Amino acid sequence: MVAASTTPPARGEGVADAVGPRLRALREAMDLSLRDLAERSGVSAPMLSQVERGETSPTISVASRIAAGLDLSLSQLLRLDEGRHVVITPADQRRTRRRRGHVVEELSPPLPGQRADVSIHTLAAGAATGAHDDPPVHEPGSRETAVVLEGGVELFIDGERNKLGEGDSVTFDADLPHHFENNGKADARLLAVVAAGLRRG
Amino acid sequence: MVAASTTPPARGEGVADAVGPRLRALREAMDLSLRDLAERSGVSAPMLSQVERGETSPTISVASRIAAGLDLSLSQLLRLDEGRHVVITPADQRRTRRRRGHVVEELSPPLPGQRADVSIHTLAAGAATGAHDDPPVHEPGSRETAVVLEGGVELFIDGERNKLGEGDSVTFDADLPHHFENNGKADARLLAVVAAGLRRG
DNA sequence: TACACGCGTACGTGATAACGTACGCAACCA
DNA sequence: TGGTTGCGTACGTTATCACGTACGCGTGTA
Repeated sequence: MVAASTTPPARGEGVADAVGPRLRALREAMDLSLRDLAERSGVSAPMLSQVERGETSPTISVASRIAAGLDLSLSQLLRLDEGRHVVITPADQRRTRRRRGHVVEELSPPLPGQRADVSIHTLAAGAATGAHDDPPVHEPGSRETAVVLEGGVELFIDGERNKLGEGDSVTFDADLPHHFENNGKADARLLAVVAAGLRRG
Repeated sequence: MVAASTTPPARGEGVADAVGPRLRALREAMDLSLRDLAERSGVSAPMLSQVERGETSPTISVASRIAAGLDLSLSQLLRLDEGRHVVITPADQRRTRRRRGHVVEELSPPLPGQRADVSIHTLAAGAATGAHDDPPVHEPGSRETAVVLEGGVELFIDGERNKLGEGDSVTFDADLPHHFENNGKADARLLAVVAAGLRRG
């Protein structure tokens, strides 16, 4: 990672700290008193006050009740304006995983403090002859796009076999069980994009 | 479109309950032990175990530390989704655009049924020597990830010049003014992912 | 003035989140 | 086979979350 502009890391804690002001803003925007929201959410008014002032960090359970009281989803409640980012990853500084004849490189780590409810992983994968990739089933709602840069591979999705030649691409829901096999004579190179959080409206 | 089906929606309080299995899936997907993640997140391994098994509801504070340990934002960690699709695009059936020394191919057409306000485009771009790409500034909240497959290019983001060599990748907010230039001697090939509709706060 | 009525917050109490330690269980080597 | 290493989890203690109650404050009404 070479450059990251304009916003501090905002690693972990910062999110929790900023929930308070945001909650207060949301509540006041809906013209609700603490007791109003307490009624709607099932969370006591003093507790709401403490959360708003950043005196305590609510549990996920309480936070989602608060969100429900505001007619928001939990991630909507926790979403913060997280600014702009530029992250450059040189080829030799990539995070690399090795797995049974495969070399998998993470091209685009999630941006720190990323603002959206969508995350995108871009991966380069080298598949040696005979390699059998057995990746984890990605989180529900994930979508994966893969491009065959060199060689050919077979992609098994939910038991179904799909042949992919050089240059072919495929897009599929990555929460299905799937894996790549390279049964050809030459090594293959893939590029994959995993996009998570594509919730259906 | 090869397959399509759906799973029941998960709304309201259920979010908190389902964090456990989701956390476990994410941790195992990253091939981390409880102690590994404890180290990365600053949350104790037994606590992680309890959260994964749904025995306790973590505070927002702890949850965001966990998210940070997984290189995720908090809202990413807490998301639950549904749906499944598979689309295969052979190399010779791609939609292609030409623009001033560039060949741009759309690798992944938007999937039907996908959330209306989010679109993800995966593009392969060939940049001839001297090419100067001048793409539109994407809509606010867009994010772009580009990978240099061959050659080298220069990426100008908001007036700032970034040199990218073969294999380098970059992720940036695409609502900033930006363009690619290929001032090298050889042609270059890029792969870009543009995620639009990542609405801010 | 006096007396409601609404607001947000300090206080004291149980409940429980979160910690450090330690256990039982496999896999791997000497 | 005994020692080591790593895994996930049960245990007991401490920190703190979350509750109900009660207080001080400002505003409007009599």
